Amino acid sequence: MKEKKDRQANHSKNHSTKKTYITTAIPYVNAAPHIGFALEIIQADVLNRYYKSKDQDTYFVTGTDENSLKNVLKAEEEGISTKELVNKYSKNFLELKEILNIDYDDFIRTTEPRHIKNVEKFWKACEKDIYKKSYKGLYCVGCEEFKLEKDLEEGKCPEHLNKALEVVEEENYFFKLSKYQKQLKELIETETLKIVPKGRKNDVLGFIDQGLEDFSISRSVERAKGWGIPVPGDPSQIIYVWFDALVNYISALGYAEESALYKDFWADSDKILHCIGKGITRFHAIYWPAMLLSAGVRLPTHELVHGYITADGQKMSKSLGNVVEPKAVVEKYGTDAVRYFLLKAIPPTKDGDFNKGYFEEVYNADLANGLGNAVARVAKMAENSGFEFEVDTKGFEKVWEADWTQDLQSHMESFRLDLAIQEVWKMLSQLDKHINEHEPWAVKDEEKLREILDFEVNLIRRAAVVLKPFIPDTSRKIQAQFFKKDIKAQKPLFPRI
RNA sequence: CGCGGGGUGGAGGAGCGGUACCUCGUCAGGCUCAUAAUCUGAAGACCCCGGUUCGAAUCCGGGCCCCGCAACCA
Repeated sequence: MKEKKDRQANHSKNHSTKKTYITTAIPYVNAAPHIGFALEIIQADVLNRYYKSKDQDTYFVTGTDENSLKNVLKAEEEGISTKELVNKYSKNFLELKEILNIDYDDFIRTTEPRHIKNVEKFWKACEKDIYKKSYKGLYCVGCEEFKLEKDLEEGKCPEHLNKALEVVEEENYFFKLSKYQKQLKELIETETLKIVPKGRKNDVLGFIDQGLEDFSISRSVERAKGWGIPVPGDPSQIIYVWFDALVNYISALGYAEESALYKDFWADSDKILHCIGKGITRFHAIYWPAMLLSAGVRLPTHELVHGYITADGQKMSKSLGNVVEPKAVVEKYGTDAVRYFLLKAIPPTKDGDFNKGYFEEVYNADLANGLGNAVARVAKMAENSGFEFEVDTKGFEKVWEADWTQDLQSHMESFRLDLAIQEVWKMLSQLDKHINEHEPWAVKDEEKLREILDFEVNLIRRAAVVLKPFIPDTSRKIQAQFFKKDIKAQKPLFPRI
């Protein structure tokens, strides 16, 4: 808390620095963290660390979405209160910070009073576009949700064939999404709100062209089982979980009290980046911007949409029991190995596959034989030489102004984290080639050897510095080993498996 | 005619109008600083049928086959 106040004070003083705000989606807590969410939070973390390393002022927020009906059902299953359940399960997400080494600034839970206060203010700010309407539909008691005709099998819910559907009619609040159709289309077309990749942008535009309908933003207390944030002024209605959840992005900054943090990182921010998965693009590229337009709040600037990860080529699902959990994978292979795999082997905005064989292939090829081995061989030769290697810290302070980082940076600008990493491995490949061609072990001439080793040591130092956003712990280890005069061989960074 | 992504050497992926690239695997050779590592070289590929073009993996039309999504699911 104290730290946060310091940050606030710090931020408001420093107006010339570029401000960047980064968020992840906030997952439901009723299931264990998914490897797909690990991908998302790692992508966000890398971008955050990268911007920070360029001396930008950043703020990075993640959290959990806890007002879902699913939590009520799960709690009933476990025989505990919903409150107890969300407290218990949100810990699984909180601990990702350590497991994945995520450097976020705040973690927001939608059951926190500070969030609720923000949602209430935001709802009121949208009030001119909110109206009451009666909604009639087929309700499945088993799923606890309305079904559409086209989802039915012989007039019944495919998942609960033994239960008859009820015709339920109730009054809900609706949001005038239709009103913002034209404006949204223009904002997205002109990339005032930039959706990455292009394919996702086109999807959204196509959806808008089909015509936007107003959507329900509340449900009855009965249907919500009393769980969630009540509609201001109407305790018989609970705010629809998505309307509430999206507001987290500004409630974490203090929208309600118009804090300095909110001004810096939202109202006057240079860049607002939402990292999300493809399944929730519509909420972030259509509903959320429309809600912000209605409330008179500025819009985010970027939506970075990642794809989905399959397991052994199949969609991960609970029923198949093939869901990969980040915690288990990290326990087996280590944090940086998992970060590396997700960043390099999964294209940032496309679907990718996660399987043991592929993971271990990438691990051995890139981390053990590639980076780890290169570090080991240069360290050993440096040690054998008995030379002292001057540390030129100045040369590394302005690393992002150097020619050799330009390709990497342009890939970071287009969010191609995989290609950015590849640039580092190109350097390592040059290094291996350089060693084989110059055969330092056979060089008798001290001056010549000195020249060769200086070059090689420097390449390792460069790699270590630019790898920091991607695999921070490994970068730290290499820097500890190489940013000193007497470089000594050490244990392998990534033992072969 | 619901929407979208995709079919590239043995495997997994890039490329998306002009000598087809990367990783793993295979074969031959080199080196020994290194984690049986690393370097050099070799064999081997653009789903099918038409079309546009001087030229197509890349664009257009048709076909076959996979895989997602179809408003609340990372």
